[in-house]
Amino acid sequence: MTPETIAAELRRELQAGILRPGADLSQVQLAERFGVSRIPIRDALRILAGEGLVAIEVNRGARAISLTPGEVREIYDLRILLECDCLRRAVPAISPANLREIERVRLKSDLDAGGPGWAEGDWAFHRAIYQLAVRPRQLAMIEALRRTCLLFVSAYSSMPAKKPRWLDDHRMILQQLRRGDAEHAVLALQRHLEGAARHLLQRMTGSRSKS
Amino acid sequence: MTPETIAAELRRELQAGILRPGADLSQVQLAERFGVSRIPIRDALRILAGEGLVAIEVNRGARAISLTPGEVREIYDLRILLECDCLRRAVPAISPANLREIERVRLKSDLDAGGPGWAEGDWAFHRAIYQLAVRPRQLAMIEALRRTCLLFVSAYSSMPAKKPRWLDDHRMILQQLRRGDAEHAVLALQRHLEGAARHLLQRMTGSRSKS
DNA sequence: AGCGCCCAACATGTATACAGGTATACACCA
DNA sequence: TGGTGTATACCTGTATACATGTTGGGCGCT
Repeated sequence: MTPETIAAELRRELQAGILRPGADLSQVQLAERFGVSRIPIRDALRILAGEGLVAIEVNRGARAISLTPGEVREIYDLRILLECDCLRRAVPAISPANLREIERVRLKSDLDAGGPGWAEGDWAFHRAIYQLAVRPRQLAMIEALRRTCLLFVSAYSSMPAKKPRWLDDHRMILQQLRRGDAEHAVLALQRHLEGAARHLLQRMTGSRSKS
Repeated sequence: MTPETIAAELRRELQAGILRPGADLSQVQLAERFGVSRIPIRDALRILAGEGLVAIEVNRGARAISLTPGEVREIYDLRILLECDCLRRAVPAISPANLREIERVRLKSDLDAGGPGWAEGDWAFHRAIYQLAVRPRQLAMIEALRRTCLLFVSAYSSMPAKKPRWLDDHRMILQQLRRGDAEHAVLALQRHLEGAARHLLQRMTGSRSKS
């Protein structure tokens, strides 16, 4: 039970919506639960704070972050900026073998769609493309933003409904990549992300109970 | 001596080049130096790790990050992407009063130029513009990337020489803002950052002694 | 009855002590 | 002489104990 292990478990629960936005993360409770002292728990919370998933207030403990609609909008704008740039840089590096690999990942994510692992499959598809740009820091930043969004996607359990449309978006992006048309691929990706942003924001502003 | 205070001091020393890239940050040494136990030191190091300024390896302690030229190139590309976007979003929100304030900050940074506070003055100018876009997370990301660069700028103490040209760049950007010409302002900013990137990379690849 | 203060219970922050891992230096062997 | 194994010293990781700060409730006052 290292801090990294604990952080990974908490991250999973945050992303799965088990720990809701704003939830208190008591050191003593977590220490009992994981069967360790509070020290590794503190380390784990610091790790998550560094990733932006929890907020630590001095003498007042940690809690899962809670975002306003405005912050969600900003995060999706940042994702559009960073992901489109990453895609644009990836296009020239794509080989036929890469295309086959991306198609393979896409098919696999089709199968996961609707299930609890849909988010991993979706990310696997995007990552398969992005990593061809060879921008490790940019990829890490995208992943961090993505995780932050996922916190709220799960909390509002809004995504399964829109699944088919997303899978179509993926098909469309891949099609443009096959044609080597970077700008149309970027446009397709932008629409893909913009759609997700609008959908989540609608859900958030619709049910005001938690924000 | 809270973890935040300690982290701030270490951050200052990292940015000032007192702690060189790759330098070992021993918990016991820091604990003695700050007159506290290792626990708050660990917290401080975790904070800095979250900001990407130090790297923590399990059972092997923390050290100041060390970047390859390729990573520096990527970071500057990210800065160009994020800062230009921020500037573009800020332009429509600029009022005459804002322009006067930016000019005031610019003049102040002129005076600091060459001294040890030049980095703060430079950042104050950029921030005065960026904050008008009202993108707190984006601004935080830019600041984090900027800090990472600064680590190496200080380590290679390469910037004072180029100072006058940068001040001209600032003048040029402000001039375009006065004309309300977003695209030319963005171009000027892009050239400004690109120049800084090239200059730092030249110094890094030139003196291979430390990397 | 409403408001404010005080105290007690609890949570977090920090120090000390101990356990476990890593690295270096030295001795031994090929 | 070079390489390897081991032992030792140092450093980090964790648990326990104590200090400090926060919060909620009860009591007294207005």
